[in-house]
Amino acid sequence: MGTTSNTARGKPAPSDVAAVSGERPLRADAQRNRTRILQAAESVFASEGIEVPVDLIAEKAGVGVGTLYRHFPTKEKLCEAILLERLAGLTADARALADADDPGAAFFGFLEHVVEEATAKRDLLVAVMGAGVAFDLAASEVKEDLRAAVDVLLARAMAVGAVRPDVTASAVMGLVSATCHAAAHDAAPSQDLLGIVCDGLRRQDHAG
Amino acid sequence: MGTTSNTARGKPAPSDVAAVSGERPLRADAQRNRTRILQAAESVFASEGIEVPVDLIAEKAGVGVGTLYRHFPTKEKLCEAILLERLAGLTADARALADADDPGAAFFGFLEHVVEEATAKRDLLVAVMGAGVAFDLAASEVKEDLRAAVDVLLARAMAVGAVRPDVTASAVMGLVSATCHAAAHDAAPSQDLLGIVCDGLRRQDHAG
DNA sequence: TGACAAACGGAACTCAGGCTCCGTATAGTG
DNA sequence: CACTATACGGAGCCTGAGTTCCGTTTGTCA
Repeated sequence: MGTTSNTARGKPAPSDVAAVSGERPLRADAQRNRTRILQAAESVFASEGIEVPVDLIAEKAGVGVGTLYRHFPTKEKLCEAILLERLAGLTADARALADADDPGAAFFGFLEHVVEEATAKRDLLVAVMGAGVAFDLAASEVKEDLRAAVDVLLARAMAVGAVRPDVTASAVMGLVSATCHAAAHDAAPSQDLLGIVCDGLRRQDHAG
Repeated sequence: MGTTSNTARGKPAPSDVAAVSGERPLRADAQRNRTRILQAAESVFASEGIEVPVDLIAEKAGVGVGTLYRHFPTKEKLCEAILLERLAGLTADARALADADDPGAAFFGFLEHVVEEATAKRDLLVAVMGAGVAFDLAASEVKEDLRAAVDVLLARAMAVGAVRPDVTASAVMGLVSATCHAAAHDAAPSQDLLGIVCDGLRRQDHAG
């Protein structure tokens, strides 16, 4: 899913935004290092959690800590950068589905997509969607964008009766985040958990 | 709910177990301090999260750090003590419902109970049921007991068709834990989220 | 009440992890 | 090729949190 949106994501240039928004053009090696750091951080955070020492990230990226800190003045900023990127990606994916033929499929498909993403890259998404940490500051706007995009999918899915009428986008995001969280630990395969949650989200026409 | 089980929990003497299992009878003030520490820790952990410095707990308990560490040789051990107590309490609650008249109500009522408990005492339960941290060691046995107790409720609820037949106790625990987690952050009221999850757990006889 | 073991308090130690500083290396330019 | 601004590396500083130590206090028992 989300083919259209892939332009907004992917490995090619995770630092596009920063590079463009920055004033001067950044020396070639600096640009390269920045990218390396982002990729390393993403990978390490994903496999070890946000707790890992910054030194490890620098090492994995093949740069010194000094370099890392020149690009991202704070560990928190580094996390933020990655998170924002990822959230933006999801938002794009959601928007790409906004006028899909089957609103129900679009909605549930998106949820599945999110869970897949988050399962692959443990912690991160979960942390944000659950608003776990303190990135709320800068992330809030982006997060709000995502919520809005989800809201569109949700509204359309409701309109065709694919989703019960009494849920909010926040609740959906919370549940999805929760699913990832549970799956990330042990519990059960994320697909199973999500399946249950999705059934709960559908129009409830069960007897009692 | 769980009135019968209340004997196994409650404020009166959170340190009973340890006091009994210990060899010598513990001097009166020591016993009192131990209790104070446990209560303080429970309260502080609940409101601030497990991250709080040990000093804070000692302060809130009105004892020195030294005293705290004499009773619990490690912060981790302190957490464990609280968690074990709480899990044991939940297990007792679950067992008390094992022969309830209405298995479906018992099962869903229990889930609601867990969410209430966890919402009140943020983080803690969530951390364990999700197996979040590293308490797995000592907690695993108790956790397994809980799982087993939940399994009984689940099996009975399935038997009467109140719950779909393809869920595991682990999945249930994961979902409940995750729901608490999501509710603890922002998302939506825990009751709303749990409601959705529970609908997902019910026999799914919806059309498509 | 006196004596002693048990328990206390909290200053200080240890260690880990975030972050800074500055001497060195190098991309970019004429 | 030389020259300079830009960027790099990583030793080391600093803070904060967990834990220990030891002189003082206190419960307990005769």
